Amino acid sequence: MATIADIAKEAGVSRATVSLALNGKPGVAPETRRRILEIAERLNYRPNASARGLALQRTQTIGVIVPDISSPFYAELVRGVEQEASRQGFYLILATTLGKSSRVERCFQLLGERRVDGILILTPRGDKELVQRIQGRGFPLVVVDRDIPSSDGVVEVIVDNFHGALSAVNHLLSLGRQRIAYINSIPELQASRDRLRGYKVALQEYGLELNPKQIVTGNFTWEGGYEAMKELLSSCPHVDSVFAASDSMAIGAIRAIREQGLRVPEDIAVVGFNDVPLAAQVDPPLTTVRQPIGEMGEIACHLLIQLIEGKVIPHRKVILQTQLVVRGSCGGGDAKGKTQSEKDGC
Amino acid sequence: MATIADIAKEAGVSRATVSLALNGKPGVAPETRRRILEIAERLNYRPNASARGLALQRTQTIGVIVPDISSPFYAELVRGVEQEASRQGFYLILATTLGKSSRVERCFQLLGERRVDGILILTPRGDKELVQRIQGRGFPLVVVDRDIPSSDGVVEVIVDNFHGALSAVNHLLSLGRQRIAYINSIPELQASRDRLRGYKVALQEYGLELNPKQIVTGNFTWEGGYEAMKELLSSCPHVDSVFAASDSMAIGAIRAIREQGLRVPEDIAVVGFNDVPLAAQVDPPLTTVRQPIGEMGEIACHLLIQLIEGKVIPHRKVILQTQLVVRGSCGGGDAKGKTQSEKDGC
DNA sequence: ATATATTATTAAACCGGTTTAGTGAGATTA
DNA sequence: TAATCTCACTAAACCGGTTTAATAATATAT
Repeated sequence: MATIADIAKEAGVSRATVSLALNGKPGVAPETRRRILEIAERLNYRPNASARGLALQRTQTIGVIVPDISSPFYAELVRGVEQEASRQGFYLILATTLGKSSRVERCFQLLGERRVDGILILTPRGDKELVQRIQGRGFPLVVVDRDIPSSDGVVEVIVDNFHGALSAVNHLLSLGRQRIAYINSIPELQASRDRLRGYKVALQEYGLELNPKQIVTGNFTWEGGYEAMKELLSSCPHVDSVFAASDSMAIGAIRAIREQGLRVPEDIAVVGFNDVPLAAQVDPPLTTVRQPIGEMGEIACHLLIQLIEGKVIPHRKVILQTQLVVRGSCGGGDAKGKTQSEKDGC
Repeated sequence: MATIADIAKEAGVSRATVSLALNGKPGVAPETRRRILEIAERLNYRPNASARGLALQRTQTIGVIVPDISSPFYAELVRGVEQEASRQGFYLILATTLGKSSRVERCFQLLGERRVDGILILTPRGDKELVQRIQGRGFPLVVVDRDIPSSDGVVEVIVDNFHGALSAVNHLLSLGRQRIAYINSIPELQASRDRLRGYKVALQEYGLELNPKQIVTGNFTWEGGYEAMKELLSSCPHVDSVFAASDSMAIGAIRAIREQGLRVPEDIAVVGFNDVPLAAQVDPPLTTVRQPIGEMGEIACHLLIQLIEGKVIPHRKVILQTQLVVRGSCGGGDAKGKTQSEKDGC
């Protein structure tokens, strides 16, 4: 593989001149520059990243800490990150924690060994300690989808769960539904609390009284939604709609509703959260709140690169808005599903 | 950040001695070694990866070329790769092609700049040229899930699609189904052709005649399966079961079957391929052929590291077996779905 | 014609590791 | 006692880039 020395010899100049020429810096005669570029091209020269990293103390690499790359949410997030990174000539190094703190230690190697110029943490957990340790060194850092409210000036990108939930419940209200239940997920997550708050505020603003029995807790899983819905149907048989804090739970809920011989959306309308790919395919297609996951990744990556390059970040906290995706599962009189089958619901 | 020089000064020895001590090499007095290690620990020393990479011409990094990280299949594959890489102290650098050949150029930088010690290509396309260019340089390379049959001695890891399909169709036969249709996916893919071959051979071995009208082509999508099934139902109304080359298509097919007022599995049994997460959640739960995706990634990564370390690879072609996962969608007399609802099917 | 500014180029140091050949002291052998 | 062998350690080169200060050559100003 050709090095700068090879080019220098071939062109009859010094290594310094070659370096200047290749990097487009001033101080090289046009003719010399042309010749060097041509030789580099001919030799198929590629700068050695290790050497450059050593000299520049900069690797053009971003460390991405992610709990589990195989989950659809994080996969999509990483996709967005990769897209932006690639656009700006950065590479990604992956480190998955799998929720184990032992693995977190490995993430430290990422910056300890200075392989990376900055760190992107994608995490639903606070990981307070990790964040502080990195930040303590003045290391460029952006946190995505962190559940704890930050008071520490960490740059973060999050989704507006509150307004997302608000819009979902408002939609149900606009369809004339009034007895709206809520299936909460793990209350420890800030995201869950925000969604719950959105639910409450929507009802309040509409002048409805809150019925505590209409709020049940599942977990994030399919089964959680199924069980929660069964519980709901027995304790509050009159509910006419349900808002679930995740699509999986919403789908579980639909199953429970059907088992009771009730129809979706005619008897009970259902709204989910997340807009996972599955949401469009179930029967009936699920109305849900879409999070701009990929965009979140892109923005986070963009911010991080700004930090790395020493630029000033205007907003240290970016809050992205959700989007209500109306499908068949909560069509009132005017289901907006595309096909006849989707409109029918089962 | 502490360097070797810092440790050397502190310990009153040369940099060479420190390097030897830290790497566990002979030629350092026990007492000296102990002292050096202790100082390194105290200074929280981490070797600079760029410097080491430059000196050793080895980065402990693997380049992963993947079409799209956000697809569940590749996400799971990368998960497996990451797991093994991490276990062996390697890092992953991601490069996504998005199917664009322009992006492939970027992948070349990965090895051109010697950022990586080896390359892992996860691809459903042949990418013949790419593979040859890399291999031509004697660069460590492993190809996963490549669809073209390799005659070129490339190390590859693939799944036995033929036997997978065989087992699926045999299962249907064992349940007494005889009019088995096949929904093929893109015939350009070797995987599709292998699955089709498995279908044909299974019928043949059972002594059944092949009915060309029972073979239709969808694509890999939900809609493809839906349309294909509608076509099938009109041209061969007597089919009692269908094997789809992907879960998505199988799910689309189920929808089409239901719309005709038929039941799954009573009237028509359905088997899919892949075992995507969704498969277990649809109604009825889908019987399908599971590919060991994560394992495939692990093995591929393991092989690559062997190559990197100059070891001899016993098998240049690893073929992994699939596993039939029996769920409700093709229960004959003995559906094995777990819940009552799953057994009922709708 | 001389002083000065500008431009093109380079030598050499540096980044932080690894590695090789060599040095000197102490132990072992003849 | 002298010759030889070990052992612990180090000087210095090297990996392949970047950068700075210095130099030489040329152009411009006085």
